[in-house]
Amino acid sequence: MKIEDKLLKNKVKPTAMRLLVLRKLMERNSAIGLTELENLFDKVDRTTLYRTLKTFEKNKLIHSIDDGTGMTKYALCLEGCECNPEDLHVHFHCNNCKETFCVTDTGIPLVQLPMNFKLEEINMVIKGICSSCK
Amino acid sequence: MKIEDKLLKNKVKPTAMRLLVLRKLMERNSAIGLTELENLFDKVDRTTLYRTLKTFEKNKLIHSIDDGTGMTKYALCLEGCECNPEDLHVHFHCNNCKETFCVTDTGIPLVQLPMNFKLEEINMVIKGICSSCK
DNA sequence: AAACCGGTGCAATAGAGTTGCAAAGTTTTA
DNA sequence: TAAAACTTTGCAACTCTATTGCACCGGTTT
Ligand SMILES: [Mn+2]
Ligand SMILES: [Mn+2]
Ligand SMILES: [Zn+2]
Ligand SMILES: [Zn+2]
Repeated sequence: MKIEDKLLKNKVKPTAMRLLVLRKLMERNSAIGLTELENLFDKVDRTTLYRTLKTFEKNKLIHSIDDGTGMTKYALCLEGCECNPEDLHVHFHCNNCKETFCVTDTGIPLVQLPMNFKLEEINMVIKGICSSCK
Repeated sequence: MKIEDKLLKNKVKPTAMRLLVLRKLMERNSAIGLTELENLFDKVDRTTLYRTLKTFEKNKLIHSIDDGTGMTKYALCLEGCECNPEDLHVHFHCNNCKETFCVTDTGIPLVQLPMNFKLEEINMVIKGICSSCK
């Protein structure tokens, strides 16, 4: 699918900046943080990138990931993702290359909570060594 | 066990400050953040508390928790905890009262990782409504 | 008594995230 | 087509947590 169409499909007006950012995101197979994204460009404004990511997130183009590094990461949503609980998945953070990946092929396992605790969301991050660093 | 003995057992010199802090931690059933801890006292220095917590953590008296709120929380380790992978457990964060709890009665479930990914640690945080807020 | 040392207090800094505001660009309306 | 209205972008300022440097203090060892 063309990049522009992807934006339109999610009701995001395809500005020049947004096309550039979405392209960068699509070129990756790992999640990316704001500062990292900023460094992929020669000269962009951090705030604009920040707001671009927020817009993408609001429109379910990407989801944010808290991998425990202190920097929020973002990764493309899968086709048709609504960011509902059932779309949640595990994330993997490589302690060597520091990349963070979505592990979408298997869901998050259930956990027995204490009596009268009600689950709403889960964040599960596994750290270790990725296949490229093995 | 007396508070002082608990410190000694973990090779932490029992200063006045440390006794105070450990007492506060033991009075709680939920994890606590630095700023929160600071507010439990009339007048203490934040840095001292910070270093006290770091010392406790290094000596396996407490473990730190990244519950995704942006503030590192700390909770007492169970008797004999060595903070090894097998001591890891799920944490629960209540979206209503904002308290974070250790869920120590059940381990973290296993997850099937992609080929050649090696697991080293896991952080699993469940958010929802706790029993007190139900 | 002097040197030593861990612990404490205060000030300063780092780094990520976020907001306010005005300029620039687009779209809608008259 | 020109004005009005709305959206996007750029810059500066600010918040908040974590962290560090350094001097001081009190107890212990030489
Ligand atoms: Mn993901
Ligand atoms: Mn815990
Ligand atoms: Zn790696
Ligand atoms: Zn609660």
